[in-house]
Amino acid sequence: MAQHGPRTRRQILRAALKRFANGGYAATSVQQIVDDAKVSKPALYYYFRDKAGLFQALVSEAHDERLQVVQQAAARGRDFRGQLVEILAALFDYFHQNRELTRIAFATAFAAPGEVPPDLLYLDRCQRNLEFIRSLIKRAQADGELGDRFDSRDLAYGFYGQAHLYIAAHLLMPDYRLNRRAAERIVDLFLTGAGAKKKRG
Amino acid sequence: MAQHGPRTRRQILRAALKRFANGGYAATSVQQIVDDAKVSKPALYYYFRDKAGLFQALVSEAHDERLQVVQQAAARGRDFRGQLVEILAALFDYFHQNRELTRIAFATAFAAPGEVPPDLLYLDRCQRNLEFIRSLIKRAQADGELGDRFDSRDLAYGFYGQAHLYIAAHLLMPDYRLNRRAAERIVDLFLTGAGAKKKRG
DNA sequence: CCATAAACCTACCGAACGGTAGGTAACAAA
DNA sequence: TTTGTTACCTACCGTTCGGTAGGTTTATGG
Repeated sequence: MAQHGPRTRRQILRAALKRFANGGYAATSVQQIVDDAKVSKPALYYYFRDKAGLFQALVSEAHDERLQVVQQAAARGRDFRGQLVEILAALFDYFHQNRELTRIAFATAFAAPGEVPPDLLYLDRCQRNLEFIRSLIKRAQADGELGDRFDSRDLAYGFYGQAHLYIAAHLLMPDYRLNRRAAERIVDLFLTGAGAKKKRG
Repeated sequence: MAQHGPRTRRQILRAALKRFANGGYAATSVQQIVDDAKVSKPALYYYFRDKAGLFQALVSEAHDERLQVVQQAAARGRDFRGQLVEILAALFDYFHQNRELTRIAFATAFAAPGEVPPDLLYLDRCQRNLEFIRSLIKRAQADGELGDRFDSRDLAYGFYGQAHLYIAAHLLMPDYRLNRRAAERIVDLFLTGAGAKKKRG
């Protein structure tokens, strides 16, 4: 039995993904994971240092993958609006195909500090994503594609916030479709505003 | 010792608030809470049916309070923009003064289903808040204060999404100030858009 | 054919968990 | 003075937790 090592590891990761996504970190026991993966507990501890190590392996992978998805999507966009649409559509598609990983990413981002194994990388990686968006915005402002009425930080927050509330809503209400048309609507709302008829001042 | 009942109950709730906010539900033990509150474990089980009951009492209270804050703020606004600014400023102020409750509210909203005691009221109450915002938007559209280029649902999501990302950011980075000026900036960004100079089509 | 290492296994550990049995002190009503 | 109720207490229950000690099987290199 010394040949199917990586397969066992993948089975453990897959079972852990399902359990952590549906039960959270603290409420999921190692026993449940190894039962699902049909391996023994020492098999898990052979591949991962401890429960926290298993979890971190899972989350790190998810964050890196997400950043890659965003960057590749941005590269596909011709102009600024196109970039935003591509990013949003890619994120929607990614999250649609990786619901459980998404669930974990959100849960850890908003979880209480002590709930999840302490790892400063989470915040770093979230901020790196935001900074990437912001850099796109700065460039668009420099190129004149985007006005400079608003600070690039506010704009990045605004866009990213809208995007993630939609994704969160998709988590809570799976029937709400997040496709390319939705992405275009959201980008336009962000770029041109809700459409207020001025009435004050 | 048959007179200071309510005080004990409050002490338990206060200790539970701190613990649940910093450690999450599953990772917080009943023992920690009663130690902090300087009461015995049966005292806790005298006032609350079980651990889940204690948690639900805490969260229900938080959600109701938040809805009240939003509704009162909306009543203060003269026009639509004023309503949005009041709502946002009130939310920022509330969250600033109730960081721990906020932390719990976010964590439960985004938590895995099995992490937190099952209670369908969470989703209901979140949606009720969103529906209230949407009703304001619908009215503004009917009154002509707001264009009808976008669906009221999209607008409600957009506005609420921006608001909550700021609040989430405030949780993660406490030094980022959320005051009335920030509220006005965010509302204007929502209403008039990022300011795209059209370049395509 | 044997030694070594990888890849696990069964069986179990001490600690911590949520929750409770059973008793008690303090006041209220009778 | 008794009785009942409220508001707890100490001590402990059975279960489950994360983690490990120590043995076993399988492939491989010499």
